[in-house]
Amino acid sequence: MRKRATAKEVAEAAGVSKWTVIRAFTPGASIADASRQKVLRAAETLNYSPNLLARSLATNTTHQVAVFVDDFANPHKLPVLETLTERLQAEGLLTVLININRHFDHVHALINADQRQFDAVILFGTAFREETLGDRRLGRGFPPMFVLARDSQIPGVPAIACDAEIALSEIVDYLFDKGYRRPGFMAGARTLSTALGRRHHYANFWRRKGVEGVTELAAERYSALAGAESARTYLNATSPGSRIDVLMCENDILALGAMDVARREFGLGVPQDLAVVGFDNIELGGAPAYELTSYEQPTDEMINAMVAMITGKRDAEMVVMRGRLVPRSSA
Amino acid sequence: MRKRATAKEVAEAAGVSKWTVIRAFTPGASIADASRQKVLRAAETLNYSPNLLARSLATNTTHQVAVFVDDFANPHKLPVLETLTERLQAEGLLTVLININRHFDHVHALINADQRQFDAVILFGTAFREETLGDRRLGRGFPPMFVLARDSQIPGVPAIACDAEIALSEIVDYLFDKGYRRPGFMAGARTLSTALGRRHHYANFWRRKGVEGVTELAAERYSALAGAESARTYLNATSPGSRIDVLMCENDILALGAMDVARREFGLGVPQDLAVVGFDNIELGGAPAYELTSYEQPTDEMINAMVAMITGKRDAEMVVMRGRLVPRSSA
DNA sequence: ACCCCTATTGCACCCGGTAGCAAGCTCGAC
DNA sequence: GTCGAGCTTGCTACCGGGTGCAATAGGGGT
Repeated sequence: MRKRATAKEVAEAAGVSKWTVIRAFTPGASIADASRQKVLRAAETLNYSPNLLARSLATNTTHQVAVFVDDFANPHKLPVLETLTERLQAEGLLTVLININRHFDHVHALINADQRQFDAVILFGTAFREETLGDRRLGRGFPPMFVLARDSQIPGVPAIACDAEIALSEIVDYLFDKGYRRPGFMAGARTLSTALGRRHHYANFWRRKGVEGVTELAAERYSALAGAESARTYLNATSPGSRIDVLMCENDILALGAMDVARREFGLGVPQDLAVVGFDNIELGGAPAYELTSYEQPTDEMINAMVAMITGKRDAEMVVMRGRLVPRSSA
Repeated sequence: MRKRATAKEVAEAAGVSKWTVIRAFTPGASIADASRQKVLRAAETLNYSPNLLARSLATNTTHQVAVFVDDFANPHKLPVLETLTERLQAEGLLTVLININRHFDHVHALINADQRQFDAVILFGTAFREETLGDRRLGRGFPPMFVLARDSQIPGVPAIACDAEIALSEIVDYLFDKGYRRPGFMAGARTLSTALGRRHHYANFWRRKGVEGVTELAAERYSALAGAESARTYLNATSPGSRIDVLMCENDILALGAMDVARREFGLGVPQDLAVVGFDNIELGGAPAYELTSYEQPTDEMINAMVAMITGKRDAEMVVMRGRLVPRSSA
């Protein structure tokens, strides 16, 4: 397996210096048309194209952005990743997808991101403890970080998220108008839950409506199975008369799991016996089999804003955007 | 924003040469314990860690692997990406997720992968024309390519896939035993369809059972909506008596869309009036609302095999693995 | 005290580009 | 024919580390 051709080789073939070769590949560089043609012909036959690694080293920009993800169970990630990669690629940036798990935690990944000189690091809805980002090994020269789709108050780490307060206010208004009065809330993994702030606002807005005490269900993880398990536990432990009449789940995946259990295992009608609401508006929730009422984050706008910050077209600062309630028959 | 510390700076701080610093960070290098300690202490205070970009340039390995994906509508991609990133990271390799779309096609992405010196390129179920990979600009020094989860006969580009022939034979056996005799097949995007070979084998095995003529439905893309649309068109165009009794869809997503339409819009019972089979065994298919009969690819084994090839622990060669039928109530 | 062996350290050169300066060349104006 | 402006081109220095060899130092044996 032969190695790639280098600028020097092309230079020899074209009978010019390597700097002239490089100019031929630098848009806007000062080079005579004749020599550019000569170089391009030589490059063509030698099959040359510039080595971006070397360029990155010299220019100190890699045009690569790291995206941390720790929750692959939520199908919502996929369309967002699609938009994100597409928008980044449109700006000439590639996406390095980093799986945060117990073998490869945030600190590990951040140090790696630092060593690889990524142009930016995006924490896409990952559950991290705030101290982590304060690690003293980060700092000077560390790539700018952004938190996408969750809240974060860390100075210097702007969060781009959906306004949870408005969202929950809209949801509670909607549910209250529909006549529900015994609300429940299913939260996922504890660390992230607080960061999302959904539970907090949910309880608050019910209180303002004069409804005290939101019943809390807890799911181990953010997955349909965990949602199902949590709902099963709750329904088994309560008698039909004493149950909540509407269950808001921290995301759609939990909601779908809960809905399946309510309908199939307990024979409950949705929404007559138990209404269900989710969050994220995943494609599946809209399927006729579920018709899940949900709340859609303005992911495209969020991504656009963040990419603009990464490319420097916009000042990096915290942004909260307004989402949209998607009422369907489940509540 | 100060720049990162370099080996030279650490060297000055520790009173040694930069090569000694580098040795302190090179496992197995010949260095006295005393100087290593000195260096590590200096590195600690200066907050130094090696620049992997520079290292990559010098060693000619980036420890980055590109993964091409062009179909973000299929939720099946997500768990596979999870496993893939995790396995690669366990080997010290990061994953560059490249979104192949009409603004950024295979050729574009391949040239980019070449310029960035990735250690390998994985075409994860993407629809490409074989000629593309024969582009003469690729070749010498180009990172090794692998095709994951689809078939490919390109010399030098090993495919790691599920054995479609065995899979379809198992599926047809199962359906035949269940008594179905009027099979239909819904294919997705034309380019990929042929590569998957599912339609071909499906028709073949029915023929061997003495059943000629598989009714073909075509979906525009691989998405639930496209599957729904295709099923709707077919059901509208046929009278109840003349319809197929089992519909095999090229993947689960199409199947779920088709199932929704059959049940909700045409009031058909599944499987009584129309049985449905998918492929991939996505999590949602197992939900009580669908109970979709499907076929599971041995994705973990496929990934393990591929990663072993990438790391050189195993010879790169085409591999087909046997999957597993997952019978549920939809057929 | 001397010699030799080996662990350790320093060095020149290289990876493949980029930046900015200065020399060389071309061409038009006078 | 001469001169200077401006376009071209080459060169030095540098990005931050890696490789292989040569030089040095320390220790053991005698």
